[in-house]
Amino acid sequence: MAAKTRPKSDAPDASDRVSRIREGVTAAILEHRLLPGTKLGEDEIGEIYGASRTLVRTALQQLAHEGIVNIEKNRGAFVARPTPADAREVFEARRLIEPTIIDHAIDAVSPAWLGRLGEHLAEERGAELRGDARASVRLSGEFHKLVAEMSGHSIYLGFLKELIARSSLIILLYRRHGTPACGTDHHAGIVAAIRKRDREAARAQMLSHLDEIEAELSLKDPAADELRLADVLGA
Amino acid sequence: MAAKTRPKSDAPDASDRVSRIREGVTAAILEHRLLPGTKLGEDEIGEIYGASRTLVRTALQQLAHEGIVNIEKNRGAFVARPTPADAREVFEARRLIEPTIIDHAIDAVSPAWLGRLGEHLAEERGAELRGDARASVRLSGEFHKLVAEMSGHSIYLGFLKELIARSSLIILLYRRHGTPACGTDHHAGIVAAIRKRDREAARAQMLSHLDEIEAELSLKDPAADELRLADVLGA
DNA sequence: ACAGGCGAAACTTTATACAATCCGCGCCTG
DNA sequence: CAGGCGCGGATTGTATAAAGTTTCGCCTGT
Repeated sequence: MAAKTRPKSDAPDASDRVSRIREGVTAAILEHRLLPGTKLGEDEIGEIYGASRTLVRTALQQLAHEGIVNIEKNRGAFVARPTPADAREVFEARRLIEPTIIDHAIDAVSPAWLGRLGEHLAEERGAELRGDARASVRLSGEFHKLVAEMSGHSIYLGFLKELIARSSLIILLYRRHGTPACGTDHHAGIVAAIRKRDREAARAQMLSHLDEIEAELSLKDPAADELRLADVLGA
Repeated sequence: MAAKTRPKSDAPDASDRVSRIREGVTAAILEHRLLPGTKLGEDEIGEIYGASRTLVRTALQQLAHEGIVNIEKNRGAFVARPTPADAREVFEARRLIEPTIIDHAIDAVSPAWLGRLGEHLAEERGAELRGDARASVRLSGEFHKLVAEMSGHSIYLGFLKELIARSSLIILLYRRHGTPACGTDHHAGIVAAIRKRDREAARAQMLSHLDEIEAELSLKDPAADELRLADVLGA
């Protein structure tokens, strides 16, 4: 009777109110509707979702563990504000993990998966065409998660979810120019390589995709609006 | 016992009681005092640590997020029971991440770090010599965490903590023969390579170390015994 | 006028009480 | 005698209330 716990603990449990709160806030962050540093008051969120603070609190704790929310003792929860050092770490980790994920995904390639990938690309293009920046940002991240799901490697998937969420905050904070469509074309190229089962091409394209995203960031100084004294003073 | 311990005059780590519970349970799992499948009742743990269910619950939720505890709705929390598939995923992830961590650790090599590594090796040897299997298991995992701390890469450190904790459960469940001291000699070899700043040797030794650990596993179902919490957590 | 301190309000944190759910056991029934 | 039904105990999920901490405004003293 080794654990058959997989089907329950995963996403589809939408009846769970904690999950609904968590996913709602996560979506807001991933779509750049919630900016880094925003205070997430328990009463406030509870009011929105019609839940008591107890549930809101557990949701916020989960988000804190995922690294997209900071909980400061006796002060409350805030949308995380990754530092440039964090950003470099996140992208380094992605460059390490995602090529491996691609490799596993190619092992699992099937008409059904290719169909889902194609659908997703279409959604991305649609959002881009109608200029829906929020949907574009969200779908761009979901593409990477979709490939991770395809790989069937649940640990990599968990890690990547965390990295994607943080990447979204990082891009919001440090992107140089306006949104140059975080690479729908790149995604299409990656899918093409997956379809051809060309591992080397897929891995190379994923790497250059990540490099390009990171290259669009200016990781010199934290957000221009406010410098943290603690960083400057080395405390 | 809920002694009225004053928060102020107590030890510094007593300020966060949730952490104390989490670390206590984690240590018990890492030292193989808590077996997979063991039920972790909220009242039971709360009694042991003198905390109310609220705090116990948040600690258990954090542990669930780390993958070493399963929470089943309306049923309670149990020590996780990784499947053979989980085991393969964990070790694959470790083989991917740990060589990279070693690389970063070599960048950060310094007398202070070498001192800590040497100290740790001495502790491991001491535990092994006096036949303290529990301490050996714990220290063996902490060695890998120490290298990750040394790398200064906080994301890798977080990932690795999770992988180490799960590895401990996996080794307990699937190890073939008695404890062959999970490689204190290997650790010494890795430290030597780090000291010489020999990246290739360090990475190779880390890889073969992980391979050897995994080779000692037989990935079939274990026999689950049940254990009394109070005996094992004697706080 | 300004620095410093007192005090109230708002918030988080913790504890406790209540409701919902599940499991086990005994009884009834076919 | 076997199998299903229902009740009781126990445990978890949720909400609410009490306690502690921080923050901000106001007031006073220099």
